[in-house]
Amino acid sequence: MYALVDGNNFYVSCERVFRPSLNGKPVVVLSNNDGCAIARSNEAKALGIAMGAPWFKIRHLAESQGLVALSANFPLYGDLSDRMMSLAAGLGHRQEIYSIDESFVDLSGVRGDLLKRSQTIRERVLQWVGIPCCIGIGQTKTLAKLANHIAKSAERKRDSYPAELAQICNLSALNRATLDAVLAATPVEEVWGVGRRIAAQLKEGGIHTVLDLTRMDLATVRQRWSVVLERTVRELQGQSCVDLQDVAPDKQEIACTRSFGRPVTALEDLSEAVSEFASRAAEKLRRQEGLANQVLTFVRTSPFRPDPQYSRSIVVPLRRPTADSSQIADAALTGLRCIYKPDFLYAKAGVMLMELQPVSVHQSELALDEEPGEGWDKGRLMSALDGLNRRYGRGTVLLGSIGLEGDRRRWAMKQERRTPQYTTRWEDMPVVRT
DNA sequence: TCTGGGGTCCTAGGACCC
DNA sequence: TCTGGGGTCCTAGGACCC
Repeated sequence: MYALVDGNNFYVSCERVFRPSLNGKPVVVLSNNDGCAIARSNEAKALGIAMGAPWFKIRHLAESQGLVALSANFPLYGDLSDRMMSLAAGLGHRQEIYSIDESFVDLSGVRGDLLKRSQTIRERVLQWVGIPCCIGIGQTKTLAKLANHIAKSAERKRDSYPAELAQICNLSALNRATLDAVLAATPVEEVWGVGRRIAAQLKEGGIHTVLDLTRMDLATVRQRWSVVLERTVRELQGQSCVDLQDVAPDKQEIACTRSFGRPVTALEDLSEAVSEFASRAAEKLRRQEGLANQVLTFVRTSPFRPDPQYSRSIVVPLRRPTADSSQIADAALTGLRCIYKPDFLYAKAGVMLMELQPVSVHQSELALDEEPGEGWDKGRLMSALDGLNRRYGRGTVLLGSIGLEGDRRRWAMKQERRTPQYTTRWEDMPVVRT
């Protein structure tokens, strides 16, 4: 059993903590450069403002409807998020922080009345942090997400669902008939994992509601769509397929990208932006104690403008894995010079770090790089190898030739027999210089 | 004039190997 | 040289999430 705790209209609620006068008013929080709305109060939603609506299309509502627009203040939101998360964690034993405003809590082993416990947590978050939140409970993460959607809709829109499901909704506590009615009242695109494209395809096939989707034949889903959607349907049926991730895995890619406030043309200006992106990305990389092997740089014009379009990216390999800002910036700028073309009106650029690895692997490789001799002994080498292989799986790192030819051949033969799927092949092994 | 900034996972197809 | 099966690796692109 899982709970999903989700802050309502999160960025707007954060702003209201410090400006209570905004309560009851239509409010939006705008993205970088005040480009578009990334959070809306209920009142703003009621005005028909869509998620991602460009500011220039809705600014007239400021005068006619008293819409208040605020520039985003991400450090503030991060801080309030931390406080909300630590309170939400009290609901169970394990927590996965899924996004800035949402966390899953594993409810297994939790005794007592789940509804009452949830109410306590909800009130605590409201009183101590000032953020209103909704809690959804279900057999699986997908059902908890769905329950949360129902809890929010029941609170915001009268008559959408039974009023007693507002704010806190435990789907597993409903009887069959009520559950079916609720699922039948929910459009299929509200399901976690069903986006616009798949929703349209499902509807074409006569699948309109969550109840329809829940009753689909698994083999058909897999055949006509994918294993991903099949997993979603299983989860809707109560079979847990997506585990709680209570320790956040290291990122596989780290990006820093921005739209410009106004079009940019000169290589000089782009270079300035790109080196800034590169060093910010490198900072994030160092925070996760990682090293990058490749740097991707991209530039693009605005797809929304009638001007000539240009969009290109390039990957520059690094000579050796690094988290050094200046090396990463050099690579990013090398890439930029390759793809830059004059005269275009560039709207956006970015830097992504790819092929990331933990620092520890690199350090151990450096240890392997040492020449045999003073300070070097086979035991140390082996324990380094063992550590790596324990941590990353057998066969992650193997020895090259340092008078261990016999070992090497035996390993190679074993590798060939096993042809393991996810271990590094012999040819790719870091080899010790002799 | 003005349209976010991050991420993940899966699949298909081609190159290549035994 | 021909034939075929089976496998891996890489890349591009699609779809989704907040």
